[in-house]
Amino acid sequence: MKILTLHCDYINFKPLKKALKSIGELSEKEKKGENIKEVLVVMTAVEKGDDVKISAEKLVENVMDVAKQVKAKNIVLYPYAHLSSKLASPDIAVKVLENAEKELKKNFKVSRAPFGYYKEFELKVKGHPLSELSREIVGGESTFKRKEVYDEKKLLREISKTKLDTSKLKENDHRILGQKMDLFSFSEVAPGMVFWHNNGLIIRNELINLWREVHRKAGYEEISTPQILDKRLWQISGHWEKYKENIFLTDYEKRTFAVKPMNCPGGMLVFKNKPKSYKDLPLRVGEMGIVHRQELSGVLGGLFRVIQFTQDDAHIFCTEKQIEEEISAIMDLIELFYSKIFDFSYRVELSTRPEKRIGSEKIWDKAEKTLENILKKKKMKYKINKGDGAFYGPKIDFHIKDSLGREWQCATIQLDFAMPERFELEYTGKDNKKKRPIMLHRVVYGSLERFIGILLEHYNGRLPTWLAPIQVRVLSFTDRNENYAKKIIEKIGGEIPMVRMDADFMQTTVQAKVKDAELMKVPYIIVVGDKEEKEGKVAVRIRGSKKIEEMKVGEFVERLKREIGEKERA
RNA sequence: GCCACAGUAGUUCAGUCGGUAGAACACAACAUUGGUAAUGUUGAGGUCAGGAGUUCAAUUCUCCUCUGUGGCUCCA
Repeated sequence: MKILTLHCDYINFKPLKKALKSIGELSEKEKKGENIKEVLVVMTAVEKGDDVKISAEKLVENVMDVAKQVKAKNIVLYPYAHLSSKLASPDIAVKVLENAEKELKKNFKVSRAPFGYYKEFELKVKGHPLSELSREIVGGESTFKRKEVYDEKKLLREISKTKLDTSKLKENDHRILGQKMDLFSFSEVAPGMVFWHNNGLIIRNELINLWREVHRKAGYEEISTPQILDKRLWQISGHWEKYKENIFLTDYEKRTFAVKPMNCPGGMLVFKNKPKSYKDLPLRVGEMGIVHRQELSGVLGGLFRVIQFTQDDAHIFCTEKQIEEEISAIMDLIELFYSKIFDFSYRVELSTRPEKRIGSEKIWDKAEKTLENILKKKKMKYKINKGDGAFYGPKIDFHIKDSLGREWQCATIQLDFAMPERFELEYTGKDNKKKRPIMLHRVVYGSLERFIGILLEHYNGRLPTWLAPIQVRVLSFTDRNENYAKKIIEKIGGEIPMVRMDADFMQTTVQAKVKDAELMKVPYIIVVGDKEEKEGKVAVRIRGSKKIEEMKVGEFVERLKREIGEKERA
């Protein structure tokens, strides 16, 4: 908590209007206010993390100390929220003041100004050296090094289950699908951070696999950089100044580290690790980077907006002449993923210089112009989003519509002249002179979390077979058919090693088992009974349709193989 | 962060005008051996999100906190 003690000739104060609605009404006497002479006024602001008992004790200690020095006999405890920007909740603050008042009353005449009211006040400070003192009383239990007392069982109860309020959600909301299909969950102890379950992680991994395949072909390398990095690195990059409020901090041996909110600084260090030649450019370096950003709590929502997310990031270091070709290639990649593979329609925006930025106006002019030229040359339809660029450069953003018609920024291409400057990146040119590369930041999925959320709603959970967590489920009609079913599973598994198959041999009706499989949105439900066993066939139920096709196992394998292999839509 | 709303079993929900709770599904056991979206019986499951207050008594009333949802603002 913070306090300001004022040794005064007098103070007059009077409550006017309630400032907090949770505060109770005042008595008639309190409403009149007070007028006290020869008084030590203690302005107080109780802060978050302050312990009720300890803070009150410390407050009393400090007030006694000052009062003794200035020989004050009257004390006014005056709640003054303006001393702090991280206030404690009102009930805690009131308790601290009440406790302190009780204790101080043993030695002084004490008044307490009403809490939670706007008050007018007038005072005259004496002006001697000790008449104005401010003190900061640090915190709760931990800072006083008292032994931390806690009860694990009690704490466990405090961690309540995260209940989803589904009242305003649609049936195909990714949060509902995520629960029904056992894809992911959230917990109170990690707000805005995803717990991926097996089924959800399969989707995530499949997206990464596809991404790797495509990017390798497109000439990308892949790296991975540390999760926390020294503060100094972020001061160099400019994040410390322009992005500080979003960064999580942590300490290690008296050094401050930032949990990375972006991947670029790490990528810079890899670039700088070894001298580069013009022959290395364009250098395309990808990274599936997990980043953390402190977001305002009210903006979090399912997978669409989280605190921890995975960016399919890449940084391209190139010469000025290569910019156009590189950006054009990235736009083609985005088109491949969005239109050809997933059937999304998207909208393009050009985001220009924001208020908080690094780099000269001249550089910004050039960068914005470059992007605009490329968009025009490619004949892309786009909107200008003024002031929405990254702090290091302008960007081209790609927005996908979700099932409710809301738009989410996913892919982005950012042109950056500033960061290479700050990190003094260089390569040796043909003429043996050192040159500065230009950098492109880009993502295609944007955030895997957000992308998966949109994907789930887009397909209403019925993901294409190559993405489906369970691709085939084999059901037996009776216990008699279990062995044959197992053989089928073995056979399909032998033909398609990475196929995701499971079985339901429960002793219930076929209808019940089919229903379960349909609810899990399994693309192929194979049913085997006596008839199939005799004919050496399988009965295949194709997701969504009630049609059942009888076929030989080999035929089914071919069909499945084809479908898993062909990710691009026909 | 701000405004509004929500939190009861693994899930979906009912309920208590204040006297510590119930259904369905899921789960387990047993019976049943079935033909493409729910077989039957029995059983186990809850400090009613957490904390404080009022009260003889709080899941229920009041306040605070946390998380979630919708919107604002911000972003991938």
